[in-house]
Amino acid sequence: MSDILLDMYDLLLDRFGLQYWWPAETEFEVVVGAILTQQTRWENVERAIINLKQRSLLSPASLAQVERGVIEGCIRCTGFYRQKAERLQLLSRYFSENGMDRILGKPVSELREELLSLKGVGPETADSIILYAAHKPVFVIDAYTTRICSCIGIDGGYDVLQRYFEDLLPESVLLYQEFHALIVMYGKEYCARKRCDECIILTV
DNA sequence: CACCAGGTTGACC
DNA sequence: GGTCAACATGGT
Repeated sequence: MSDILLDMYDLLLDRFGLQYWWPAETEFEVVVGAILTQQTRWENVERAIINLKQRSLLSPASLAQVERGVIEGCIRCTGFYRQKAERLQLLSRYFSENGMDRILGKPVSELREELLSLKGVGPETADSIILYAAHKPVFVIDAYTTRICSCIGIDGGYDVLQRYFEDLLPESVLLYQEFHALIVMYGKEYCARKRCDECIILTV
């Protein structure tokens, strides 16, 4: 019973295989993607990333100084493009002024607090950056995780669910990365548009 | 045409 | 403390 999470992980891994998230060439690209993917399909994020790359804007320094409207044009396809452009730029200035490597190298608790103080960076975005850009072990909770947990009788807010996963799982960056990715893969296929009747998690 | 997407914020009880 | 509209484009 206490192995419910590992059983779930094995099931998902068997069904979807290793995901090797986060797809990105640089750590800053992970950070940008983390903002852009908020409430947005990843395919649209990829298009925006390509747009930014083509204009050589995928670095803290360049994003920090470019005209806001240029960013908006590149990321329009991700929705919420005006506030995302502003938040990307504020974040870029912060990274550019303080040094991205130095920031990402800080201890988890300190890093998380700093990220959360940035406009547009909430718990999931902060933890995604910590897990996939800083490569430190924090479990990312997203809407699918909350839904799936609720389905199997585990209710709680972000912090409660995060503690639940981190307490029951061995502390491993790779495990946390793959598990979160698998949950999203599963959620996209089975949780969206009331397909709960086909749930394979409940058979665990 | 309605509903959803790898959330976060600020306003208002 | 918790709840909720607003943010906006693109896919199904």
